[in-house]
Amino acid sequence: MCKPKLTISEVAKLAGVSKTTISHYLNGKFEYMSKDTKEHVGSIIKESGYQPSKIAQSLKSQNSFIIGIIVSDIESPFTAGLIKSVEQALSGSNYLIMTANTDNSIEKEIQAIEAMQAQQVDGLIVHTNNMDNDYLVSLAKAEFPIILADRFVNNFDFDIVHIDNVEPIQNLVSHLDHEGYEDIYFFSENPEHISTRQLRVNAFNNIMEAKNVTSDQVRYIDILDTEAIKDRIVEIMEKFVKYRHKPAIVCENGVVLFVMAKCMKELGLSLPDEIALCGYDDWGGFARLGWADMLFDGITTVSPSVYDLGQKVTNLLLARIKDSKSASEEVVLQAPLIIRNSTELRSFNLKQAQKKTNESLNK
Amino acid sequence: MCKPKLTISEVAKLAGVSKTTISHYLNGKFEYMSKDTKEHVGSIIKESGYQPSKIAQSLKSQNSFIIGIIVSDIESPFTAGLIKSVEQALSGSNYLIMTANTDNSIEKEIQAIEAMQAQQVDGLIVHTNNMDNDYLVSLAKAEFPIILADRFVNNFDFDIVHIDNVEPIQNLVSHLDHEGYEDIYFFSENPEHISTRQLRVNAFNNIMEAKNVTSDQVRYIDILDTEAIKDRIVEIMEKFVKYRHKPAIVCENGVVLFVMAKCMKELGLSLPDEIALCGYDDWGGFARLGWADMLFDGITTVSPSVYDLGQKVTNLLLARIKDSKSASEEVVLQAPLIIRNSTELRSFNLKQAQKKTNESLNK
DNA sequence: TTGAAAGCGCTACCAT
DNA sequence: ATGGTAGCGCTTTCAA
Repeated sequence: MCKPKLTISEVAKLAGVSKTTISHYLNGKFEYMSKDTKEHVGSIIKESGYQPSKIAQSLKSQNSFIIGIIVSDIESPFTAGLIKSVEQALSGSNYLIMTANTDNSIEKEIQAIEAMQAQQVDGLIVHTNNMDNDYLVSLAKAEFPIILADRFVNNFDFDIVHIDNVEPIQNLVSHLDHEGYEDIYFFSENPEHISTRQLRVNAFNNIMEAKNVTSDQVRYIDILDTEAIKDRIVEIMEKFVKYRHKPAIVCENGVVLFVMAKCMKELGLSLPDEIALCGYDDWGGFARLGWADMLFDGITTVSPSVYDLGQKVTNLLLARIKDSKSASEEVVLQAPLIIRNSTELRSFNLKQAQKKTNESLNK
Repeated sequence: MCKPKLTISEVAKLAGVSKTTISHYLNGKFEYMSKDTKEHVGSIIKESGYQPSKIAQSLKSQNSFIIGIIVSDIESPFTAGLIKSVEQALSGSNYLIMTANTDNSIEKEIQAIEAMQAQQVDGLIVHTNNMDNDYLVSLAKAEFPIILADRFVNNFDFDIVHIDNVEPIQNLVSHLDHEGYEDIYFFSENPEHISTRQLRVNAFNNIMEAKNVTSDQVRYIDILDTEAIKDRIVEIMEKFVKYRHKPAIVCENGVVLFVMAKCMKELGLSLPDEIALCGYDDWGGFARLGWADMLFDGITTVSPSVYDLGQKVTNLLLARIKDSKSASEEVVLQAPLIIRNSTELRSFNLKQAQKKTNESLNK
């Protein structure tokens, strides 16, 4: 098929020594050979361009120096950022990354995990699309190194690094309260199977309860069905016309936030005076492609660091690979509130008031 | 470390047959055993949850069923889309994907290629960050299956699938001409080492030459240095004030396009009447997250299908893995022009004229 | 129809 | 300091 790769035996023959010596050399065990042989072997290896087969090494040593990353949608900026930061955290180590995209299908997720397992990956980073995944649980119970990224899996205390699912929502709601919005909604994709969505919806409901809001303020959407989404928004605006409680929308993640912005734009809504929009995730900070501050002159977000997520996940995994026994860890990452135009009703009102004052003065 | 994985010998013992029979079973060679043994072995395998080691299989068969993808920046939507579509094209096959991010460093790229090579990947998809990569050339010369994604590498006729680097620019410029823009610029990142950038700059320069435009209309930018970018834009606007030739900007890729939009927004420019903006790439169509039609009420783009790119690249690679001898192929993907608000000067002028007519009628 | 055994490329134990 | 050799888990040839 291609360049007939050199084997250790051939190199040994070339160098006129035994496989053992070559192996020792490869593994830096120079104390087992004379300075002369060391130099000689070194030059032979360099000249021949010999590269030991990782496969054979893996077979022997029972580890592959491959880390598997299994994500629900590799094209989501959240996920892409995660993979990139894992890459970076791993660069300098000898680990390579194997990725699988599960396309939001639990079957594909299990297949991917099995395939990676068969591939002898040394550990797994999983951004699951289903919190019920017994195969993953059975692996973890067998002490296979697994770290969850952001999303929980039921029935086992996994190691996990995740974005805070409560405080950011509290921050957003307090901010909206303070700005004068009186009718606050929470938009999420179908929360079935996905822990973050459930936890965030719950957090929001708890906050509403504490505020004695009795009506259900949560809306579930299919991000591909923009017509239905616009209907939801129109309903909210109609309610505003009736009761005069200024509405605000909090989004469960960045995709929802983006789609909502799109729909609002298409509806010709004006932010922040007619309605507010804010939510989780401000992607692209890593690549400096953040769009949240470009739409509607800026959309307020809580912005977790995907970079930190990747770093922490990687470090936990490497630690877990080294020591399978220690207690499982849960690391929570904060998501600081970044206030932008889309929710700043007070300063908008202030400006309006000033305008009026100016106009009356000019008369 | 974890569940002591079963080996073929153990399963053979469990089933009371030889390794050979198990192996035959695994490889679907049922003609070598009786119906009884087949069923018996099958049930034993299922019960025990035995999974053959890919590593051992790879060592024996000299292929790994792993495809390596090496990209310059995994977080770029272009790249993320590429990986996802390769994933999809490969799903159903037994191939797994190994990814490496080279962070725009040629050293990291070579390291990644070497590492994957040592890992016995069956083939490589490379989105290179440097058109001079002798290691890649030497691999290809040795008939190792490599397909280039979008970007060329010098000194060898690689298989490649790439977006058209000429016609889309012609289309954009014709469109801008037709809309009445008379001072057309091309903005690109540093084209050193990167074929697409060079080819696109050349294509643009050729078009300008054909139009007898003598001044240099190409601008190179560092996307992180937005201040310098704004200076370039201001220069262009100053020239407009002086000579009254309406300016338009064509961007070499999506990142540049996005950054330019950002800068124009910050400068408070109005599109399409003060200046036009357009360019390559309209990411996120795949995940329905396209932003190009959200900024400035829509930015005109030429929009290649990253999905097609991934599909074609994958198919070429699989073909190449099967047959290393056939002549190398170059597949060119078109990028259809999608006209949006940011360049539609004529309809803008029309609207303005209408407004005036209406006003004078109302008088 | 079944199985013994060689060997893929490497490591590591044990001789020398 | 150096090398012979067993064996990692599998496939495949050959023999029975």
